[in-house]
Amino acid sequence: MLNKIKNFDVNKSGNFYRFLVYMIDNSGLNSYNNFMAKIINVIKGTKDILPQEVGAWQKLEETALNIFSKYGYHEIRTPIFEATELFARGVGDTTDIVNKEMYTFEKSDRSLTLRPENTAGVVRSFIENGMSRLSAPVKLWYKGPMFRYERPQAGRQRQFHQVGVEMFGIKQPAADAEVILLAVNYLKALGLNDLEVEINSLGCPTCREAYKAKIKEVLKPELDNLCEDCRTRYEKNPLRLLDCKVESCKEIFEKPEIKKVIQSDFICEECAEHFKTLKSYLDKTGIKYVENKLLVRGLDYYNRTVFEIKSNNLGSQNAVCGGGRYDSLVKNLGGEDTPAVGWAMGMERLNALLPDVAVKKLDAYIVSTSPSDAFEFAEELRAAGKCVEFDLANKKFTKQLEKASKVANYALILGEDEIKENKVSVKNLETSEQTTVSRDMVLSLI
RNA sequence: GCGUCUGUCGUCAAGUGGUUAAGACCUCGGAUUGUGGUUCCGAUAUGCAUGGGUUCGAAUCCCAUCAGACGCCCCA
Repeated sequence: MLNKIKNFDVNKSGNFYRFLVYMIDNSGLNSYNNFMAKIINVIKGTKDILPQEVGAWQKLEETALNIFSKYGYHEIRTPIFEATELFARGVGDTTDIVNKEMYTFEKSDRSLTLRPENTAGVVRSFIENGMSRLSAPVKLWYKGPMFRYERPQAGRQRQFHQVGVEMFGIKQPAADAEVILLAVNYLKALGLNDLEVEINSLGCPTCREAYKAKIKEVLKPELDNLCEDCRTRYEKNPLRLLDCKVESCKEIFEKPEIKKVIQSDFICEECAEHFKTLKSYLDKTGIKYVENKLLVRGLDYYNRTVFEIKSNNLGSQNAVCGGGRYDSLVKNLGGEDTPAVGWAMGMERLNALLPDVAVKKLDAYIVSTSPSDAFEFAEELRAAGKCVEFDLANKKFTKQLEKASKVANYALILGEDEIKENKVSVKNLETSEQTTVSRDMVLSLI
């Protein structure tokens, strides 16, 4: 008895109190059977994907395989956790993702981290498996769960899923264009047409440094008037200053002398040429886009092209896709100098834009009083490719038929009369039409 | 990490200080021993997230904790 009690968490005194009340009320020792064990809930920021929702997910995954294959991309599956250092070096240690959002744990003197994104993992695999020796471009795609310790809200969870592509080995803007085209066509294939593509160029490290310096210079006198976040950004990543939403900061950025610097075309000739060519390719393929000079991505590894795809039908987390070029990441992680470009989409956000997919009905439900005959017949139909179920609990005929009408297109009645004559009554549950045929005819009817 | 709002059955909910906590859907059983999807009947919360407080009396008021939703930050 005491052992049984010990199995429950008596510290949650609500349940324990209820248990005591039961003991007193019934003044018996058998009543612990009525005591419900404590329920364990899903972890904050995680979700079950239930059978009625999973159809949309399957569609996302099937469409990904379908579309990406057409462009020659191959799926890669990397581990869900990696060395912490990979993300610190890959994603960048000035980012929020690395600084405060990683699920990190120690095991055997190693620091490991649940992946907050998958570009770093794919790059690690690219290097480790010597893919730089493969004929460029190397085109990879992935899908799977990612983990970030953030406050959950609409379109944001702690475990969420991304589908993404990475292309290695091509420095020409055609790679950027293909990757963007791929994103747009994937979204189109999902039936999502009214999304907005925003692009920008961050320039190369050289021209960006000059730009950063200019911004810092022109903002220096205003430093005290900026919000706290902006003052940190001023030091850490001045480019991020630009999309601040605080009114007082916006006003400062509107001042003519500051606006002039922000909007100046700071990128060097080569970068400008790259960006221009990219735009010409996008124009050629008919992709509509808007240039957004304030578009800066939160991961440190991007250079030149960055882009986002946004929807107006989501909450405040409205970006479904984000990506760009990261020419120095492979080298920074110890590989050969290899240009690369890619993007990731948030599958939960895509899902929010997709209509529900109905749960598929069975082809047939066998209604029978003889489980052994039903087993045999069901296996026969399943072997022929049909989806078939039957009652496993010896329920009454009417109950079986009721169940059939809920879950299947056809009821296959295999009663005593039918079994004797080796026949089956096939009932169309939509039209109520019923015919009795020999067993081998059934497949041609359902 | 900060802010706002919300927690009543598996789900959606009524109830805003008074005794046995409406109703609907779902589920299960029956009407119906071989004909469902319509109909009718019945069953299902010793309790209102949890703990404490105020009160003769609390789902209802107060406090704390926990959880959820949304927003900020950030990102997909």
